[in-house]
Amino acid sequence: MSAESPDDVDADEEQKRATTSSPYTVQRDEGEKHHVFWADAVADRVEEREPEEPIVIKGGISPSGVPHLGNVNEIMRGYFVAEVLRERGHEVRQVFTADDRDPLRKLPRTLCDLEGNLVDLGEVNASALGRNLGSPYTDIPDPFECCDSYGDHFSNIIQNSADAVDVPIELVSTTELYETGQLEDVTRFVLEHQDRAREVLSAYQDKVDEDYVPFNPICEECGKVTETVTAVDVDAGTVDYRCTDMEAGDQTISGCGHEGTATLREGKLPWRFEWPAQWQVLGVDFEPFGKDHAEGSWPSGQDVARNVLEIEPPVPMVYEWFTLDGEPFSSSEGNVILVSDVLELLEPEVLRYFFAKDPSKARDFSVERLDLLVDEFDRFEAIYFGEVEASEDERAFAERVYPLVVDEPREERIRLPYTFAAVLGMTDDPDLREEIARREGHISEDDPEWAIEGALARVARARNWARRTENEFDYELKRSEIPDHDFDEPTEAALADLAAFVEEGHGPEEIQGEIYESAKRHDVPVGEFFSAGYRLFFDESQGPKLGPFLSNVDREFVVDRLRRER
RNA sequence: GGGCCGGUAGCUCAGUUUGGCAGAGCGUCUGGCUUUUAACCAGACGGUCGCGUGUUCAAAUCGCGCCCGGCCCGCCA
Repeated sequence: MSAESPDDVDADEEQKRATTSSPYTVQRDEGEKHHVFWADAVADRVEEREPEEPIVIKGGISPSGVPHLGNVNEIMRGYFVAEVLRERGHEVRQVFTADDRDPLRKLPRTLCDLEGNLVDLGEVNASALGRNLGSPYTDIPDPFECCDSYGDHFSNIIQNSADAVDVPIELVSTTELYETGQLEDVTRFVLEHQDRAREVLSAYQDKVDEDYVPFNPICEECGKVTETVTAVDVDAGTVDYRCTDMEAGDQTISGCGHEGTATLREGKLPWRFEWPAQWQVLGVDFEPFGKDHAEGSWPSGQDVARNVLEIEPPVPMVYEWFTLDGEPFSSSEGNVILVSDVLELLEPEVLRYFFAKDPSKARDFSVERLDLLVDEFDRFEAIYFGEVEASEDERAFAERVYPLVVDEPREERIRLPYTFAAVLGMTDDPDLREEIARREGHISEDDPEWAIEGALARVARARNWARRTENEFDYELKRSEIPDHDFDEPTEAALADLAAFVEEGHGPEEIQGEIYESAKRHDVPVGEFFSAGYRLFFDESQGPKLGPFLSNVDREFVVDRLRRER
């Protein structure tokens, strides 16, 4: 480098630019056909590679702990590209690596069971985990004792998440790729070309020196992934190692000092090599990844692929991270939500829609304002069916993307507005929910049964949302038992008036009016009288618009309750 | 400090690749409905498109400089 003239440097730069693909610009490829959907632009790029069938799309994460909604990017982003390519007549495999030979580097403060319930580290056998710091996830016993290993436990949850959003993935265990020898040839190749490997990687990592060996054996004595290789015998397919201390963040995981020999199946490649090795072994044509990889492992990864492994790296795509209610995901801070949690709050298609949006934009997944997202989806859907006015852009996006977001577009479906569904959730009587929805005109006589069922399923979800956020819809009609109350005489008299009025049979607005009238008649401040009503029906001082609500609940109960008789 | 991505109405977001009147939903306000109580309908209000500058007949869109937020530039993944 030092002997080169400036011209040569420029030529080098030129060369590098020509062969280096930016993972950012894929969504809007200059000079190419403009697409309304980013996955179409990515699919163009994949097709340009003239890939062999089946086309392989990969994602992957380290099953290190609670797999939260952010990890779903790895699944859904790839899925949309896979679907677009399938539409175009290609055979596509979507594989997903659980990078489960990675060592446990620090104790997670929070874990979760297979149902997705968060569990504090203190509630499981933490010391057993502590002893396994530095060991591959697949060699650590499952703290919940329900799966074969720690790695399997969290891999299972990832698989469940993919199932829940109805994305077919082939989950591949990286440990298995090593153990079955599928990564053995590429591992040997890397060790055979250690000099090249060092040279390439040293451009990205300062620590890579003469002694660096791109292989980390697992200590046969203590089971930890070690970093000190003392000799390599490529022909025999073994390395000698000494089990030394490993730096992990701010702490040190101590090695046992054992000296031994490991085969190429008994260890792992460092990530910067493992990733490109996976591309080669699995034949990966496209892989999305988070922005943390964009300036680190992606540049080195494509360099390793081309100049060490001599393969063409996959089409890349960066996705922005999103936040949860404005804060970064953090299981230790409790700011975490799992796919299973989200699906208790909204339909899978709404979640799929969220991931169909532009990956280059950082977004907030706001549970507090989940109604906005659901409204947005409902509108998106209505635009697809031509039910509402929309701009050209919105229409084009909906027409292209909606069929990829829902399984089976059905025009007769019914969507209750999310906040209205939350109001219906104030009663747990399914018949009453349906009746109110009918009266309010959301369900009509000739609607098919499946559509009604689907509509009312949202009520349960909106109810969960109200309960989880404790928002203004979090009221529960106290039907079985009358709440404690203490009213003065004028209030009781006004309630008696109101009961008599309701008994006569009146509409929602009339009842609303009578609430004012009866309060005035007995000199009860209107606000206080409303509070009395909310106390009787919800055991709260506030609540939904009372007249319409009461008019929709069965009359006998309302009258009896106003008279404090049940 | 260097590289990269993002910044559009109170909130959530389209629009930027290909320059052509600044958009939607939600919220707010007003009215529909005599009098604070949240579901429905109609209307209105709401913007230095992060800031500055250049190019252009014309800039949210293109160039340059800057500000703010995030990621990377140690290790690990």
